[in-house]
Amino acid sequence: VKRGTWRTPGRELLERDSLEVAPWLLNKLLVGPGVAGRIVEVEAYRGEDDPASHAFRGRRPRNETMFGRGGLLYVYFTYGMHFCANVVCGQEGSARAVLLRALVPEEGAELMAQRRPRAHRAVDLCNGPAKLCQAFGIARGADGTDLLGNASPYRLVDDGRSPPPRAAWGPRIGVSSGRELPWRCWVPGDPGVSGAARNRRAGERAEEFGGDPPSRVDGGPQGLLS
DNA sequence: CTTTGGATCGTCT
DNA sequence: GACGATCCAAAGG
Repeated sequence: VKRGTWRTPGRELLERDSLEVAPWLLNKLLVGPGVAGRIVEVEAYRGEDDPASHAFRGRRPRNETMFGRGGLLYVYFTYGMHFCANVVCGQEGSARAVLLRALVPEEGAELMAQRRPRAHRAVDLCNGPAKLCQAFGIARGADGTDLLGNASPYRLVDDGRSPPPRAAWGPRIGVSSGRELPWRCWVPGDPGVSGAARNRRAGERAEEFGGDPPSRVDGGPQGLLS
């Protein structure tokens, strides 16, 4: 990874719907202090229209960052012990976000391993939404960080590698509502995708969708609540 | 290989 | 009082 070739994406690219931003994020880099990783699996959440989104029941202290401008990092605490990170997108107030589910370490694997002593293989350092936060040291304090700010501790950068020409699509992992929506996408065949995405149930459901992208990106709430 | 249960606490009902 | 956009180790086939 050559820092000289890193570029910060324009804000307008993040001010689009999460279903457009999600596949665009694939193969971009998340950079933190002493660490960097390539994004290989994400999930789109669509704000107040999406029953699985933290924003479904409106604006609250916890999800405040989701309602902010595109390019912010939304960090939330869950299961009493884990943090997960989203890239906020869309227009301010739309509460669109993309959950980062898996990265492939590109820099600082030693530091990541120090933070994740349980990981015995390199691929286990960042192949899960809470794992990658551990590896990057992302916690409460990182919530609201502007990923497009030059001085930010956590940044989103483009090193020139394009997203895959055809992303793979399937159902989101671990949600209880909106299971039928194929809003998770990943780099096809990448060994870095999350463990949960590899289990049989998730695989079978992905088959049902044929790995195709959602047919409608700009549709309204109709169809989402079936 | 797959399945199960424990950890642990903020948020919402 | 229930339940998470999870992870891990242990137990079962």
